[in-house]
Amino acid sequence: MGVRPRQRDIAKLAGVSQTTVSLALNGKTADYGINAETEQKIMDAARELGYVPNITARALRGGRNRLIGVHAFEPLFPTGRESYYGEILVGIEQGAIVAGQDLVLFTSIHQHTGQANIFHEGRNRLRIADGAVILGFEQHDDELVRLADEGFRFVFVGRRERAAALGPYVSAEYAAAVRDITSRVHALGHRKVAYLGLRDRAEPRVERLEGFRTGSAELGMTVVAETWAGAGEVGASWIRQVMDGGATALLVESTGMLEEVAEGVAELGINMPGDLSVIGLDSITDPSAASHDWTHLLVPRREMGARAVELLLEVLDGHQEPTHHELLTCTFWPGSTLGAPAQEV
Amino acid sequence: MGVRPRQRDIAKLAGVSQTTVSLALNGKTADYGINAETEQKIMDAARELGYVPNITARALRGGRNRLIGVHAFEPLFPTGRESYYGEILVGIEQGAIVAGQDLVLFTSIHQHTGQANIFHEGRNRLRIADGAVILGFEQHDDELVRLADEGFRFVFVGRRERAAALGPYVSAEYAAAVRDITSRVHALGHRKVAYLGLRDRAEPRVERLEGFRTGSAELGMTVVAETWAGAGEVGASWIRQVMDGGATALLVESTGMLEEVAEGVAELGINMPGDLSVIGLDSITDPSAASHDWTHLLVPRREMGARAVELLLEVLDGHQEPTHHELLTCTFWPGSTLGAPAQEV
DNA sequence: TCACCAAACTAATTTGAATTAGATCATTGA
DNA sequence: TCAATGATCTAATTCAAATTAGTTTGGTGA
Repeated sequence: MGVRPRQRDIAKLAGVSQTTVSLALNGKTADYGINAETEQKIMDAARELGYVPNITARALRGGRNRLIGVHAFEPLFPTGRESYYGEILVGIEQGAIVAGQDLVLFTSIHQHTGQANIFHEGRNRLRIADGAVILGFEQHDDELVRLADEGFRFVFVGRRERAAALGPYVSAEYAAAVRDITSRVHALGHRKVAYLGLRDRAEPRVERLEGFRTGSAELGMTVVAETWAGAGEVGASWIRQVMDGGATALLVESTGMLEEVAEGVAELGINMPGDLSVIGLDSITDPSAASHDWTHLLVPRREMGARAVELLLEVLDGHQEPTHHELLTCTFWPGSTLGAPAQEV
Repeated sequence: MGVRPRQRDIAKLAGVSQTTVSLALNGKTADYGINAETEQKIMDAARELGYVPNITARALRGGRNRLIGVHAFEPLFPTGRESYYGEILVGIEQGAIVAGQDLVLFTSIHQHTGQANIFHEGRNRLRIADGAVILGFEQHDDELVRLADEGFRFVFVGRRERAAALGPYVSAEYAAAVRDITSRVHALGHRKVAYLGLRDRAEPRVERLEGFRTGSAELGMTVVAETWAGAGEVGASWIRQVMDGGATALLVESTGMLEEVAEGVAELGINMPGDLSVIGLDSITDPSAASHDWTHLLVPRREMGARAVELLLEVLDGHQEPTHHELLTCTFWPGSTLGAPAQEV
């Protein structure tokens, strides 16, 4: 009592060798012609002793740890109100659960810079995992190149241009989705639109803008304004301005900004969507906290995380090219802030 | 290139034995009289090859990996709106960063039951980590006993009664904090109070209730109602009822319920805190999303997580008794929903 | 009666790092 | 001059399981 039983303990109890125990426990009796009676003795002994394989020994022999690294070059759980990675992490966890893998969160933060370097103090911390899912916008291409050179496999969540050759990535069809939205807006009769983006231009935002520009150009819609703002910078006056410019629809990149727009709209006494249609271009994490049933895009972050885990395992098993990448489809949420413009312009 | 270097590769490059490499890498050169020059050669070779220890081999041998396990017997990132573990995980991550440890999130879920068993399919996956922080309310005492028997160390976040002998726990002083609140309520002149709890009675809730009962009994306050409800079950009629019963103050266990109360209060046109004081007994994760500046308790979840990591390391170093436990103090947030009752009863 | 074959098993090795028990060599004291 | 000592390093073993390369035994065919 107190000491875990080993295969050798089972072997002793069943009167066979450790080899036979291993074969029986792994269902290879047929391949090696182990007697059914012997097998039964072994199984009984294993049950009696409460045998549990030592995953560590198994992993040592097999070369895999069943550990998937998750790295973001920054803290995964920010101290701020909402975690950017939240939904993606949920997906990664679900993917790991399904695949029977555990997750390693690398916390090794460079105290001075506040950034996490993979190669810290000459050591590659990530290598304790079989492979890794890399999140975030930070590029650190040099480190990733070095990792890939060493034979370490990883996949990205989010589009990668420069690092695309190093490993697969999973992203979302932002451009196509935003283009689809512009055509919906056009179909309802809107001809003049405005676009409100975040000044901080990370990858997915560039793609959204591309979709917007392509769509509005193709459909011959007038772009009244393309504004880049930070939090708290957009108010009633800006809305007044774009509406004076004739805009009847407004595309808003971030969910936080949607609520700022809502305040401005309320202040101006504007009817939504009668006077102005407003469409969000990102997911709304907590719809119950939203002021409106916004018409918006649903970015499949959870699916992206789960798919990234699957992809990583495929790469590790040699079933997938490291240059492969996938774009998941965004869903359109009709909501109630998009409608036909009050009067045709 | 492409293959992960082993100690033996370093040994070959430096012209020494694998033993010497192991000694040098583990800083035991002084104990075994390894030449400083030889040590330097080994360190250089290790850096050149990009050596990273194989944690599996190390774990098999019984060494430490600077890995802390996190396990909850259920998904850590729930699919629901708010993560119960969120703040605790933030604390654990911070604690790990400070201590230079990485985290392994053990995801092992039993597909059929939806619950995580440590000994799922015979694998004790936790063993890759040096020890673990166990979260959640699920008890699974049998598995924990078995783990402890095997010499695996862990600490709990949240009070444990039955499993208290297995490892230390970190919890919060819920009872004392709620008792303190009842005395504040009493001091303001309230004599009749009501308590609104979640029907789902997990550990911390029991303690809150205990604090409430002790406090109100000592102070001679009348308990108008002690109601256990689920989400969406409390409305204006219930509030009307307790106020008709003379209650001038209402203690509410969960933050979600606070907002339900807010709606009922608005519906009835009740003045808060003039007609009714309302006090929350849990943290409010996102104050900007709250309808009021609620008077409430701040549960130090982040500190609990960080302290749990510290405690685990102390236990692993043999500097702490496995039977030790700690209760962290909750903070009182004055807010603006607690005041003197309108008229003395 | 003996070579041959399959059935039923086992000894030995492997995995990577840590540790125990030596080994080698030069130097020192008597 | 020879044992004793210390400095430096290594061979061998250990951890638990999986796998490779056999070994033993009994039976069959010629």
